[in-house]
Amino acid sequence: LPGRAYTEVHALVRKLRPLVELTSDELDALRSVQVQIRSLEGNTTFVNTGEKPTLCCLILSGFAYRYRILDSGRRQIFSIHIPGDIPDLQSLFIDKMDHSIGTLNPVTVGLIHIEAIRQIITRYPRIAGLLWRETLVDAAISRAWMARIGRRNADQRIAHLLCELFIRTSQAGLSRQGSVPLPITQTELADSLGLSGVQVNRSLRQLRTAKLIELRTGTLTVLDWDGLREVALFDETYLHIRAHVA
Amino acid sequence: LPGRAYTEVHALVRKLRPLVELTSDELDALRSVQVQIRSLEGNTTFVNTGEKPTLCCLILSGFAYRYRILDSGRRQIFSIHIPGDIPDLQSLFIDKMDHSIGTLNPVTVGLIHIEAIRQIITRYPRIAGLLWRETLVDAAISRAWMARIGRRNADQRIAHLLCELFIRTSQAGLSRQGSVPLPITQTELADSLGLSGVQVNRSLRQLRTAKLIELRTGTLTVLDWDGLREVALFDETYLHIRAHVA
DNA sequence: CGAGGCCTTGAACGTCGTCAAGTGGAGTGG
DNA sequence: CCACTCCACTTGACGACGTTCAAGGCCTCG
Repeated sequence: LPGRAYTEVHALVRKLRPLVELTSDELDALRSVQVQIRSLEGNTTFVNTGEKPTLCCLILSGFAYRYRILDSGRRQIFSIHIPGDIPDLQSLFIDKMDHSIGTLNPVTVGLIHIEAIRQIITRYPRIAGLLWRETLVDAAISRAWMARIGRRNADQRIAHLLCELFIRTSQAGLSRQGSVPLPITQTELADSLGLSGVQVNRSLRQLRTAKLIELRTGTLTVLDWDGLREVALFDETYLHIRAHVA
Repeated sequence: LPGRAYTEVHALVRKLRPLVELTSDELDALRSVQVQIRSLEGNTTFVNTGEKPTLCCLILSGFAYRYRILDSGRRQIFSIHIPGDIPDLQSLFIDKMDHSIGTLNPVTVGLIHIEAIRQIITRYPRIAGLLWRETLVDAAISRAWMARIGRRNADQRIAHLLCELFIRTSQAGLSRQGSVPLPITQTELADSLGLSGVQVNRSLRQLRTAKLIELRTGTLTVLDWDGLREVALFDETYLHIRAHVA
């Protein structure tokens, strides 16, 4: 696991900027943070349950996910992360990981020392607020995840998750003509949704034959957004998307 | 809905103190916050989806819960809150509620202006860190909630939730001889666990006849902690409990 | 050309949901 | 003090949705 290049935190700045107008002091502080770039293979766990991380990872490209293997041996996936996300920002204040983080496909991350972030948030309360907000939106997404698993049938669960991922990836600028990258297997979908792999397959077929979506070779194509949204009863309020400030 | 008494934020200070030694400046800041006490009846919603709150509530006594009614009409409960919790701390940085908050039984809350909290966290980064940490532990509990719903059968779900609530209420100093207050109906348990009320009833009977617990008149009694824990495959790491500093 | 993932599909089974009826306890009013 | 009401809890019967088991197909990569 190589990598040693130090660079600016462009991805992070690009994400925070629309929320608040950063002062030049704040920008300088963010840009002076040392970031170590690392390339990870697909289908690899790079943060383990029980660890006490000293680094945080900013996803620069690729998809990651948080999960935990229960004592029963079954896996639950808690969230899926796209470029611009910092899936383990919680390590700032919680020292022991209660879950693991892995990659869905090849991922490049920017590793940042937690201490460096701590210094910045101590000096720049507004940056602290922006990062805090990130963790709160993450929690809101978790609530939607719960409702999905708890109170929806198989078709609705899949449709709802696909709606969310389609919006989030589009928001991150990854969409092209109704298609977004989504390098996820049916087994991973199953472990996200509390279903069996077989059932995910059947429900996907439903959505496919209803001409709502296509999902092949790591790409999700939405053929009928309104139809998909209706199946899922999707309401994106919980994503707390703010219009980009010009 | 009366109430106008202003008082100190004892409950909050008591909770934060074990985590970090607060300076006298920090303590003074916390104690100077104006808190409006309000009494709420049981089974009442006091924060609604879609609102933009200007106040945060610190629970002083009683039990509250976060939930959302889905478009299908079904309810999903996301979390249960006990005295010392601030269930809507997210309002600090997220302006529109994506869920509602209600009471399980009569509750007294301390209402605090969000602006007041914002001023404190801007000036006192360590207090900001403590509150931030609260929201992160809340997120960790949400993840356990997901795994419960997604990858456990009915008996395990109930046992696991009861384990969590028993520990948390005990931690808050509410236990007496193996019993803790738990004023929750079977319907509310069902909406927490993604089950039907009938199934909750059956599974509770299982746990009762196995001599693991009793749950009557708002009180949970754990008769066989190890047995309950074993059914649930419970591991409390995710609660991130820190030993109290003397 | 062979191996290993991942996807696909069928059949049988089981857990849990739905429907329905009845019990019990607390609070209310005659 | 005793009906009466309301609500939570309880239990049985039945059916559905989703799981499990098993087998086969497809694609990619070595």
